[in-house]
Amino acid sequence: MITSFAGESKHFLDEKSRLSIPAKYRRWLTEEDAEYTFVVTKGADPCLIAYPAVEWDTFAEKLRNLSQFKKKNRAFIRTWSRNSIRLKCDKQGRILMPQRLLDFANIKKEVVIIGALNYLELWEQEMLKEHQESQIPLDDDYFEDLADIF
Amino acid sequence: MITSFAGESKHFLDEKSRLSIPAKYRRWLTEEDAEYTFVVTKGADPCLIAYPAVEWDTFAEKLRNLSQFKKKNRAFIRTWSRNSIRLKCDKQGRILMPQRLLDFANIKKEVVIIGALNYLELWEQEMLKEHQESQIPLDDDYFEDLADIF
DNA sequence: TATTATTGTGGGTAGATGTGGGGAGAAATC
DNA sequence: GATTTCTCCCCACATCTACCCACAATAATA
Repeated sequence: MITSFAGESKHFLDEKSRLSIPAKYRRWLTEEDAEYTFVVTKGADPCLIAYPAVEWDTFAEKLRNLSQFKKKNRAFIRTWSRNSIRLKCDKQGRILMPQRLLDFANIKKEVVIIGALNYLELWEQEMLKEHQESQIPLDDDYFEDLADIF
Repeated sequence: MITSFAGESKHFLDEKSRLSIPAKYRRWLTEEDAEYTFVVTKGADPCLIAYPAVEWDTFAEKLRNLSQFKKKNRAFIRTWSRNSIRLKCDKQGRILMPQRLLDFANIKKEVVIIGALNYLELWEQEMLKEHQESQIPLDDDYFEDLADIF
């Protein structure tokens, strides 16, 4: 069983657009992926998602089962793939963030890194705040549904 | 089966924000988790909750199965995990408390540690007192409902 | 009560971690 | 092929973490 990511911390992009991945998350990678590689992609919410490469590969494997004969499937796979990029940490544990992705999440210098189970979310602080505030609170129905699972 | 936590005791944060976990609770950890690791998170009440890491991991493992294509699932996972942090006891049995969490529970120096079944509650003394006083007393209806379970 | 063992608290310090920047080599462009 | 841009190594260093040791406080035992 892989230990789940948890926690939140604030980091800074340096002049070269490098982002330091907290050591605790890097360490959890080593068990399954000695390469310290993440796949960073645009999130469904206005943030970036960094999957450990093995997690992303698992997901990609599932996507293969989508039929190529459906136009929407092709569109989804295309969008998903082109927005994903495989990034390896340098010897100091940093990844070099492409400008295109930074722009998407509106990230300038400050980055809030949230450990969310089997992936990391990268947020610009203000975007996160706005997103959380505009979020419709989870209602009783949601938790009723959850209760069916747990 | 893990022995349940029980009891209450008062401890102090030191200058380095370290909190000594009572030996009796630490001991109960060893059975299942030789790492002496807790996951500390914000409570529903204005206190902090410390789960033995194995307890938290079991729940986290279930959460992983929630589909990320549902916005509410993402929101729930985000809120759940950003407030949680994995903390390992040092060789003297202390954990280093992040300021962010201390602020949430209004903890300065004194901490009341309450052992509650499979988790610990960490309270600032005055907050606990206020909370208990403002608490609506448990009524007969509540116990009637409980009777359905026991 | 006296003695011993365990636990809780304080603080110094080596090593780990995060951040910045120079520069060699690779890759892209002209 | 020459020039520019980019990537990633290296080193530097400030900060943080978690070890170690010391010893006080408490509990357990004779």
